[in-house]
Parts: sequence; structure tokens; C-alpha cells
Amino acid sequence: MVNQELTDRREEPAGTAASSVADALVETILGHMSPGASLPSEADLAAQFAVSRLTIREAVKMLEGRGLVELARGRRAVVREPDGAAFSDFIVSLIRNDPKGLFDLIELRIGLETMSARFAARRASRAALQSLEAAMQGMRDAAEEYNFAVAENRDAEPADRRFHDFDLQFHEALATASGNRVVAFLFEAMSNSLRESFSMSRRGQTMRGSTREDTVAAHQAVLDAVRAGNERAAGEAMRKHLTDTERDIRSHFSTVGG
Amino acid sequence: MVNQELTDRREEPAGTAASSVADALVETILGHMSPGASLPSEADLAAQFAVSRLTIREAVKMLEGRGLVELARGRRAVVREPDGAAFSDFIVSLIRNDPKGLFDLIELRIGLETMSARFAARRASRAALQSLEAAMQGMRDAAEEYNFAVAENRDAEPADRRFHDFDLQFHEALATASGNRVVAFLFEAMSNSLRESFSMSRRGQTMRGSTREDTVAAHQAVLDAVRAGNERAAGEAMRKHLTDTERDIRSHFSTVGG
DNA sequence: AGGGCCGACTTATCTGATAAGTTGGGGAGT
DNA sequence: ACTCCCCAACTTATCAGATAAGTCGGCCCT
Repeated sequence: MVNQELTDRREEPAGTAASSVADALVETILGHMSPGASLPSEADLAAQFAVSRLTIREAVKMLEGRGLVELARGRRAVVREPDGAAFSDFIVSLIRNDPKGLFDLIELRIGLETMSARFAARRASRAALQSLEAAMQGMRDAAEEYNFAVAENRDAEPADRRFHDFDLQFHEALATASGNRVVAFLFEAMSNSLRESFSMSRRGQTMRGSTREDTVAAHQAVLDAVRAGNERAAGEAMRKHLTDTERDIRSHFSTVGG
Repeated sequence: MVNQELTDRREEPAGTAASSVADALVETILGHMSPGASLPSEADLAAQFAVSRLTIREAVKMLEGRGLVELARGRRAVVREPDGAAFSDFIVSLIRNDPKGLFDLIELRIGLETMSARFAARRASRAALQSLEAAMQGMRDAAEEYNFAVAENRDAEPADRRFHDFDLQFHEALATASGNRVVAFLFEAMSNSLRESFSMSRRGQTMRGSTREDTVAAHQAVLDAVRAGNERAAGEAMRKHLTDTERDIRSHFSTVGG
């Protein structure tokens, strides 16, 4: 069996009572509780652990900080689906304290998505391929709509936004298609952090050097290789696409000024 | 500038007082405090935010859960260097709830370390190369010591342990040598989770199919390629090494019945 | 100068109390 | 019989005040 002694790392003797309780709760949550389930009430837990309600409260607050439960007045603590937030503190502090951190992140993203593409080529399911198709079609439609809007001198921004949404959707679908949930998780966490740090996908950096048609073509190349089951080609196509994007971002930054 | 509006995601209106305080503290910590610095005392914070000490306490406990500060009786809260613990909850729950998760993780690790090798080949510093050298030498010595111990019928386990420690040290040095801190961070986080989940590196799975000499040779190949600055070769050498390791682990699991 | 003790500061936890949400069920009305 | 509203029980959020216990710098004694 795989599920055996996966007990935690930090604080074995667990200096404080609150920490002990928190550890015990983590243990039961990770051990045998599903997202959506509720913890016992604070009063019950207090009785159970033979500590005051205050101590329980602090323990539960630690879990909330850790992203394991959701708290709301009047309701019991609810076990939460883990998400990328765990990591974003690290990423935010990295970016803040050093501009170079952003490029570390982009570099990682390139590597991660190259992996996604390779894995997807190896084992994408039919359903996953359809998601990728759908995103591609969305991008093509949005690009066309954008061109119409420009030609007719209408506001092209909504079409642009839709284009970038489908762009992101393609990358997400690919991460899912990779069949590796840790990769998908990391990708999501990173792209959230990046997107919320700056409004990257909105700034039309795709336009700087690459047209929408270029982007569509690049994605199509990835999708073709994935469908053909050609790992290496899929990886290389994705790497090339992202390296171009990175170049665009770099030039954007050097233009605007860091 | 890069350091601008990187404000957080979760809870904008921040339902509870404790959460508001926590958010504000996160903001100042991530904004302009360095690891090792202390927060004001609970009493001061209580006055400053015009809430009771309890509320401050809960906020600080959330930060502790989030891994941003360290708490100890008698001392003020100290800002912590962020580490990999942030996402180990996710990883642990992944492994627990599904044996396949472990292989997702290993697969990610392979990709990540392949990246490390490539990046290191591109830009390893002289100091980084020396760390790699040192780890290699440690492995060679430990392997030799191990052979002596076996030949003389002494207990070989300490030498074995040392060998695996240097093995890990090599991989860590490579992650550092990659010059990409996010990659290094992720690697650390993952290898901690893996190691503490099972005592992987201890179970002598290197012996199952690969001898210590094989391992040394594999590492040497990586190091040579890194020193030569050959990205592709470094990446491939690492991928090959880890793929072999993965095979060993898989066979170990199928033998034991995981 | 050095070592140990002490007091100021600070956190950890308890008790008891109040305000303010959530929720399920009972009763009124149709 | 069905719906809707409202209340009572439960539960969390926060406050106040108090005690135990740990840390740390400085003073005193040698």
C-alpha cells in the first residue's frame, strides 16, 4: 500500500497545544476526509482534545492559513479542495524582491509546459483532444472577429480579450491533457500568480512581434504533434512558441522600462 | 518597476477582523520585511489595529499556518524564509488519495531535474561546479567505503547512508546551479515530501538494478555535460539517470506490492 | 572580566461572556 | 397538502481579564 506513514514534517514534539491539535486535525483531514466535509464544532473539538475552545480556534485558524479549511461565522469549518494559493506567497515574494524572479518564473513555465506537451502527446485522451480543439476553434473565431472589428473600425478589445481567454484555455487544456495532476496543479498556480501579478494576458504582448495568426499557427503545431503522438515534436513546438512569447515579454519590459 | 500592485487574491472584503489583520500583515511582510525580522508584539498590534489581542493572535496563527512567520513563546513572531512546506499538503493528499499520484510526482521530478541540468549547463558558476564536484567526490568515497565494509564483513549501512546523502546533495547542488530559484524551490519541496513520505532514499532502491558505480557514472555524465556547457547532453544524461531510477522504484513497488 | 540571577517583556492558554451569523423545523396561512 | 416565514438552537467571531511560562538584557557579586 502507498497510504501508510505519511506523517508530517514540521514540529514533531509540537511545542504548543494549538500546534498539536492542528497537526492532529491535519492528519485526520488528509487521512480520511473529503473536500466539503465539516469538522466537528469547536466545542466538541475542545472536549475531545481536552483543551479550551480558544486553543481549538487557533489550531483551526492555522489550518485556514494553510488553505486546508474554510471558515465562516455560524458554520462549521469545511474541508477545502487544495489549490495553488499555497505557493503564491513564495512566488509573490520572489517577484517583489527581485525583478529577475519574474524571468525565473517564466523560464519554469516554459519547462513545465514543454513537459505538458510531451506528456499530452504520450497519452492524451480523446476527450482531452476535443478540449484542445475547442480552444483552437475559439481562438480562430476570435481572431477573425478581431480582424472584422478592426476592418470596420469597431472596438476590437472584446475580441482581443476573448482571443486571450481561449489562448489561456488552450494551455490549461494541455496541462490537463498531460494526465499529470501535479503538473496541472503547478501550471494553474503559476499562471494565476502571474496573471494576478500583472495583467499579462491582457496587455496584448502577443501583438508585439507575433500576430494572432502566428499564435494560432504555433498552437496548431503543438496540437498536431500531440495528436500524432510525437512527444519530441510536441515539446519542441511548445518550447518554440513560449520562447517567442518570452522574447516578446522581455522586449515589452525593456521598452516600458523594467 | 516590477514591485507594484501585487495584492492578494483571497478575501478582498475579508469577512472577519482576523482575516483583515492577517491580510494587512501579509502585505507588510511580503512588501517590506526580510526573513529574520520581528513583528511588533501582540499588544502593540492590537492597539495599532484597534482589535483585541485575541484577534491579533488568530491573524498571526494564520500566518504561521501559511508558513510566513515562526512563533515561539516569549519571543515575537519572526518572519520566515519561505520553504517548500507550502505545498506539501497538496502533495501529501495527492499521494494518499491515489497511488498513481506518486508516479505523477516522480514524473514531474524527472522533468524538473532535466530542466535543472539544462539550465546549469547554460550558466553554472565556478562555485556551483565545485559544489557538484564535492558531492561527486563524497559519493565516490562513500561507495569505496561501502565496498570495504562489505569485503570485511562489517556493517555497510552507515556508508550506504552517506552515499545516499551525497547523492541527494548532488541533486540539490544541481538545482542551485540551475540559477533558477523557483526550480530550486520546487525541487526542494518535492524531494522533502517524497523523502518524508517514504524513506525512499534509504531503501537501497539504487541497488535494485543499478549499482553504486552505475549511479556514480550517471552523475559523472551529467556533470561532464554541465561543465562542457552542453545543455542538451546534460538534460539527456539527467533524464536517462532518472528514468532508470524510476524504473527501479516501479519494480520495487510491484515487488513489494504497492 | 565573567557568570549567574532577576525583572521586564512577551507569548500560550484558560475562563466567562456577548454579538452575530446559519439552519432546520414548526406553525400560520392558502 | 403545500408553501412561506419566523424562531430557537447551534455555532462562530470577538471581547475582557487573568495566570503560567519562556526569553533576554542588564545588574550585581565575585
